Amino acid sequence: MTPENPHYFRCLEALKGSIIFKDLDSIDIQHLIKKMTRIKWTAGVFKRSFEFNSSLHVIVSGRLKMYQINPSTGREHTIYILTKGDVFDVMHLMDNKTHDVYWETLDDLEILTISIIEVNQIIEENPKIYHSILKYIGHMMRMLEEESNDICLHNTLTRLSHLLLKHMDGESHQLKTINNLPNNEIANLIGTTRAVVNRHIQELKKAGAISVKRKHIDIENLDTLIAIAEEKYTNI
Amino acid sequence: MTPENPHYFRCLEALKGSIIFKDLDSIDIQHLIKKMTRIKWTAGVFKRSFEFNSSLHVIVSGRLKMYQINPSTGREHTIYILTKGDVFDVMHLMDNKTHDVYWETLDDLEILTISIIEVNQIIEENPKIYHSILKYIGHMMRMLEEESNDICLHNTLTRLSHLLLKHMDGESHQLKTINNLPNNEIANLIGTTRAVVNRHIQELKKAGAISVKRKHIDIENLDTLIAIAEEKYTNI
DNA sequence: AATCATCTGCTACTTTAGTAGTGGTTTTGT
DNA sequence: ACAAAACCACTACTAAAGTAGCAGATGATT
Repeated sequence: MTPENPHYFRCLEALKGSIIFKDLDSIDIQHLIKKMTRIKWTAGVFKRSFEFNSSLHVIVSGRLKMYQINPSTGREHTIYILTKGDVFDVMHLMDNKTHDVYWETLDDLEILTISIIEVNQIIEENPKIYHSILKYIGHMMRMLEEESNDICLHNTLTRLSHLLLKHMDGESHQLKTINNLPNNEIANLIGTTRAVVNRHIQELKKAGAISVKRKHIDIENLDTLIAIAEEKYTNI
Repeated sequence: MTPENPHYFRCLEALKGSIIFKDLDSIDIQHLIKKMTRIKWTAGVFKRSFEFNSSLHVIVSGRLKMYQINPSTGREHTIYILTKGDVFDVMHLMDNKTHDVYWETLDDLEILTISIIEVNQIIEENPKIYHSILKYIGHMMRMLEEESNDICLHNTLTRLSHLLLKHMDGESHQLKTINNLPNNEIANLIGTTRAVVNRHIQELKKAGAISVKRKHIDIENLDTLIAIAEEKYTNI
């Protein structure tokens, strides 16, 4: 992708905003973006990760769900929802082993692609980028660890509350990333089912913590929500 | 630690066997071990990770449980059981942020310690070590991802069977690492409670998949166990 | 404007997991 | 050798989560 491209600026900005690339020098980023290709995937598209083994992708806009399925029950577990600045599949980059997961676009997705070979070249030339890679992977790994702790140590209502708090914007108190998702997708994020999520949404509503419109949750009383998340709210 | 130390050879061998250091040149390993100090922690000792922020540790012998607690219920979740060649705390090395978890020694533990500052120096001098670090972290991250998928997608019996299979030695069919653990600790590994684990152990016994002595499980019929783990065994 | 597909809220029900407690065995420590 | 502690097997019970299904609301499509 060259500077003449009408999307160049937006793509550059996405790279500069990502944990993994933001510490690179401006010149190095421009060098990187030159080797990348812009691709669009439409919303609702399904992919298998191992078919994209030979390249690395950076999200410029839109959301991508990374998930796993239990083939005998059809149940799904969403591992991550990746957004602007996220890189995939980082697992394959780390140990070069097959990572068999499913991807599904939640919106129209705009990504920058680069071949793994070229990534490795760039890394070799700029070993300092390892530092940012570790930082990024640390971030992802903490999310995984937090999730498994959450599921093991807390019930579904607590987990739902944690999810809402985790995705709440600190200032506007609006939900980011997960707003606009149906109950079903929320369930996949916390390891339960649609009916259970809906049951708890009704409870949170009754407690006055949230209000709900179709595919939209507003946080009405943050203190209540926090109390529920910390298992200190008794009147539920 | 110097070559004169009576434990030198064993420590060297532990480093050479670890994913993270095994690709280093022999000279570099010797350089590394010189800056390390050998420490012993007795079995059953409890530690808080953030008190060891400034150093990195490599296990020479023994097992260390890394876990998290729900303060309001007292329930525990074992994140990893670290053994020979494992490095901790790798999370802090990655992003330099506090990682608040608990540690408990399951055996007498023998570790090599080195200050983070010196680690960073060594890494800077040998950027190729990043490659091994990524490989090691990838390995740990896959375990986390697998665990959270497991918990979300499968019931407790299936998870117990997965645990047994995962820790089974391919040749001897003996359990490694987790043998010698009480039901309680097994429960913490798969996100459930002692009573449930025991119930399922009785089921696996009845199905002929395993036999049990005190703190010791033997796999009697691997095919049965695999069938149960794959949710294809119906007569349970 | 009518149709279709998706999503929510709800009820009734089943299954699974978790809690509590107890007697008895094995191991550990003194 | 004995007492104490840890652990296992088991029962009975409770609570939580999951399943199934449906009516009505909503939004998208044609």
